[in-house]
Amino acid sequence: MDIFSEFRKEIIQVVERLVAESVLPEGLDLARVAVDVPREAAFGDLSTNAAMVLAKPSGMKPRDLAARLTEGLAAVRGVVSAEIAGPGFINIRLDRNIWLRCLGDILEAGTAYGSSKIGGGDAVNVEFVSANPTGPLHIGHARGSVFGDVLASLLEKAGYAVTREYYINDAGAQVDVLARSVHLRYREALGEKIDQIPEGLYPGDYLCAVGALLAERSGDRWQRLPEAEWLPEIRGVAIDAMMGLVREDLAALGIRHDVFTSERQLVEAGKVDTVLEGLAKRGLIYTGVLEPPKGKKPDDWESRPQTLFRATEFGDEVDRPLKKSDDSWTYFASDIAYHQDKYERGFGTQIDVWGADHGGYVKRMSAATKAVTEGAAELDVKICQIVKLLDKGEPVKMSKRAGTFVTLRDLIDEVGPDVVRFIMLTRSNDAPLDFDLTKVTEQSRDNPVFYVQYAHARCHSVNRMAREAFSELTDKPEDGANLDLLTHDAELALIKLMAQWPRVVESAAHAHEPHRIAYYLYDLAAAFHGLWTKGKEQTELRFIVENNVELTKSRLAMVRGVRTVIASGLDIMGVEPVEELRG
RNA sequence: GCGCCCGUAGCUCAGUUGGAUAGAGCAGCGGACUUCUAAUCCGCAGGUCGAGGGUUCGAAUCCUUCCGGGCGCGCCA
Repeated sequence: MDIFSEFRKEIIQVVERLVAESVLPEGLDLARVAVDVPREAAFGDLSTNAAMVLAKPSGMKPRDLAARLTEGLAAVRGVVSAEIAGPGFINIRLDRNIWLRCLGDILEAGTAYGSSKIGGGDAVNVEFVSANPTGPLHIGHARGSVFGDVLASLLEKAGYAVTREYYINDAGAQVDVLARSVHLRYREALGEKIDQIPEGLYPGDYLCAVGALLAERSGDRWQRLPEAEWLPEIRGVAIDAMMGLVREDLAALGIRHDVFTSERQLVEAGKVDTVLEGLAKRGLIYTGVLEPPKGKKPDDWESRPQTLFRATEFGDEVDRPLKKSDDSWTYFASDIAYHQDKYERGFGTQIDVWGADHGGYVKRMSAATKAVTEGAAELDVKICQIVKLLDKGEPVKMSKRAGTFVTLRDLIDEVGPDVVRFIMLTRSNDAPLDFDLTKVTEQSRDNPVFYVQYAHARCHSVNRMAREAFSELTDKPEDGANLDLLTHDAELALIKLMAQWPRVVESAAHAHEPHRIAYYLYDLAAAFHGLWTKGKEQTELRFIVENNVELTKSRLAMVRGVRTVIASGLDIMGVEPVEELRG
C-alpha cells in the first residue's frame, strides 16, 4: 500500500466530515489536494496543500481552514502530530510503526512492491521503434527502442494492459529502393560483376546475404526480367529479411513486440480508402493549393492543387496533403488509417515514440487522431532527442568506411544490453543524451549504471558477510526479523525513501516519463551507500552487529528492502540486477 | 518566415505536472580506509532558474513578448 495515497484518503475523509458539518460547502473540487514529502525532513513525514487549495472555494482563510483540518487529522491513526506551517501547509508526523509496516510490506511483496492499480486494466498501445525495414537498427534507434519498451513496462507496473506495437513502413518508395538494391546483390550472387552500387541504392553488405538467399532459392529466375515483374516478389523477400534483422537486434536488447502491423496490408485491405472516405463525408477533405513554405523554399516548388485534410480544424497550423503527385497516398494518409485501426482494436490511449526529426509531425497526427476517432482516443507522442555518441569525451565519427561502429548490435556487443538500456534512461526524453563509451563502463559514481548496481551488489555482500559472522543465519536472514529494533533516524530515512517507490511508479507512469525510475534508483543507491559508510564512523550503525544476531537480522531485513526496491526498479528498466561486481 | 523541443551552479542535467530556504553528478577545495569491498562516503564553495511583462496566497513550472540553440516545414518515412 502506498502511504501517500493512503493518507490522501484520510485527509479527504476529514474534509468530507467538515462538509457534513457545514463548515465547508458542498461540491468542492478535491483533485488538487496533494500529499507530498516536505522539503525538509524536520518539517515532518508528509505535507498537504489541502487548506490552501480549498480555502478560496470555501471562503475561508487558509490558516483557519488548516486549523480545522489539523484537528481532524490529529485523530487519525498513525498520526503523531499535524501542524500548520507557512501560508497554510499542514505537516504531518507519522508514528514510526507506519514506516516499519511499509518495510514489512516490501519484504512481503518482493519485487512486486510498487505495483499499482491506477491503470485499472485500461488498454494502452505503445508504438515504438517502427524503423523502416531497410536495414539493421543503428544507434539512432536505440533510445526510442529502450524508451518505448520501458514505458510499456512502467505502464504495466501501474496496472495498464499494454500492447507493444511496431508499425512496418513497407509501403513507400524506400522499400522499392530496397528491392532494387537486393536485386543487384542477387545478380552479384549469380556471378555478375557489380563494380559500384549506383547512387540512390542501399550499399550495405547486409544485403548480400539476401541476394545469395534469393539466388539459392530461385536460381536465375528473376535475373533478366523487367523490374515490374520481379519487384513485388523480391521486395517481399527483402522486407522479411530486414524485419528478421530488426527482430534480432531488438531481441539482443531484450525487446519483443506483441504486434507488428504492416502499412502495406493496411493499404491493400482498403483501410486507407475507407477511413478517408469517412473523413470526406464529414467535409474534412478538400482539394486546395498550399502556400509554399517561407524562408527555405524548395527549388522545384510548383504550386498545384492537392488533396488536403482539414488539420487546422483540430489544432494544426496548416491543412496537410494526403496524396502525392503520382496519386498514391502520402505516409500521413496511411498513418491516419493506422491510428484509426488502433482505435478500432480497442486502444483509447495510444502512445507513439518518435525521433526528434519527426517533431514537426506531431500536431498533424494528433489532429488526425482527434478527427478520425471524433475525440474519443487520446494520442501522446513522445519525442526522443538525439544521442551523441562519445568516446572519452570526444565525438565518435560515424563512418561506415572508417569502420567505427554505427549499428545497434555493435553498441550492444561493446557495452552490453543492460548498460545500453540504463544509460538511455538517464535523461528526460526531450533532452539530448551523451553516450560516452568509456564512461558507461567505468566503475565510479559518475556512472549511474555502476552506482546503482553496486548498491544492489553490496546488499548481497552484506548477507554473505553476515552468514560468515553468524552460523545460524540462513540465506533469508530477514525471516522473522524484529523490525521494531530499527530505531535510528538514518535507518528510518532510508525506509521512508523506499516507501516512496509506489508513488514514483505512479507519477512516472502518469507522466509517461520512464527516466524518473532511473533517477529514483540513483537516489536510493546514494542513501544506501551513505548509510553504509556511516557505519564506519559510528560502528553502532553497522548492519552486522557483533554478538547481536537479532539486531543484525533486523538490519538485514532493511537491506533486503533496499535490494528489493532496486530490483523492482531495474526490472521495469529491463536491467538484470547483479549480485556481485568483482569476482 | 512558421511550428515543436530546449535554455536552471564553470560543465552535464534533475526538479514529484503551481508549493516552503531551487537540487544531484562532474570539475575545484578540505576531510574519512587495522573495512560489513574507500569501486564508497562526509564537508566547503558555487544561482538575477536566458530577459521583460502578466496570472495568484505562492511561478523554474501556467500565459505573453523578445533573445539564443536544436529539429522540422508538399510529391521521404
